[in-house]
Amino acid sequence: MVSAILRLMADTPGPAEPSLEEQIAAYQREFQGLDPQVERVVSALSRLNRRMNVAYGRQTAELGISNAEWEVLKALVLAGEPYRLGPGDLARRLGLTPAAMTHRIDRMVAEGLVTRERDESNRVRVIVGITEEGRAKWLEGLRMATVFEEELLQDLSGDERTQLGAMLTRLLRRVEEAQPDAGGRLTDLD
Amino acid sequence: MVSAILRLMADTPGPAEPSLEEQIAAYQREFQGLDPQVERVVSALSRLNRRMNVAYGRQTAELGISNAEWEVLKALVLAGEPYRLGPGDLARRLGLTPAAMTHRIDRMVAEGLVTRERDESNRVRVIVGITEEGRAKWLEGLRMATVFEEELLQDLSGDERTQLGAMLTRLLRRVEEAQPDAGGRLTDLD
DNA sequence: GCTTCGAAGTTTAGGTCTGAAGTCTTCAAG
DNA sequence: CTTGAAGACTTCAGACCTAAACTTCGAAGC
Repeated sequence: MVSAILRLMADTPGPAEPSLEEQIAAYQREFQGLDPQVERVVSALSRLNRRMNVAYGRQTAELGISNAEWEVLKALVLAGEPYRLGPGDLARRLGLTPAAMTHRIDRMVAEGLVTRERDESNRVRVIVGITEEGRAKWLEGLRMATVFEEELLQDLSGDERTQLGAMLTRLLRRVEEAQPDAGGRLTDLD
Repeated sequence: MVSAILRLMADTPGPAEPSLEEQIAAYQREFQGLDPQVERVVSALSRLNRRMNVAYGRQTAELGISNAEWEVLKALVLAGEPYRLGPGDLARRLGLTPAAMTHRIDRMVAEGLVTRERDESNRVRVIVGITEEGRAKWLEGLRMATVFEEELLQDLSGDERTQLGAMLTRLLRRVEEAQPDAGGRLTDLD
């Protein structure tokens, strides 16, 4: 209860986001029967993700592109040879609507990151390919990301990293079973 | 009449999102020198978060509100007595701009989830409070979330949950040090 | 060959967010 | 007083997304 007194006395400081532990304490106060163990895992996951996306956003901004655009480049590269996909396929991989994909491709073509052409053998289809510049920006973004990610995990030993990866994979498998439909209408990096 | 046969033939193996392991393999192929251990942790984190947000979104949709609105209710409840905050404070806690907060509060007032009044002692300030209905929806949303979260973690033993929480907390601390400024311009739950 | 259906993209209308430019209130100094 | 500066919120313009209507092409049935 010291904090209450201190807070009364130091009333002016800018009210920031509560810390993870403060938030868990508040949850306990407002809702008995909440497992703090579970809450810590879930809230930490969410906060971590927010911070990671902020970091990625700053990095891609240095390249003059957005996270969203980097995601498109990544999907094209990871698709492998010949590094071309249709808008519909891209939309499914990124978890957004075909309409959004159309707009995004518009912008990226204008910026010289990708190309758009009609499929000659089936003129309804469109093919999106990556340009040299797009590929270069993808690579540079990836380089920056790996530096950040290594820094993020630097406190964890090799064994711990393995354990963490295994546990997260288990959780992921469980939600994927519960959500067989391609869930993912949210902008996010991975 | 023919629909049964048509459905059997209509295989439509629509190209979906690559699995986590496929993605890691593709990364290795396109960029030597990437640590698969690190990549697995980071990608699993991101995918998990996406799935969790989809799940939360479905739950809040059942209540007739959005994730974003539920977040506001949560911030008000977790603030504690008297469950009132200014728009600026709310915006800082949720990680969005004051402009967005104004709009969000507009909608929520119209829906009867929160109240908005001017502070009599300082007429520049505005005070947002939670209504009975808002509080009820927060509680119901939390109940649904805890069921989902318990299900998500059901494969992990108590020890594993503790370990996982501890490791994630360590990662979080590290990014928070690297990003001392309140990072968080992204919609997300926690 | 024509017609109809379905698939792939695009267009349009509307919602929510950001960043920048107001508006209004308070406070301190002249 | 009154004037200027700072703070809190709102308004405005622009970006990007979703849902739904539309356009076009290709394929199957008659």
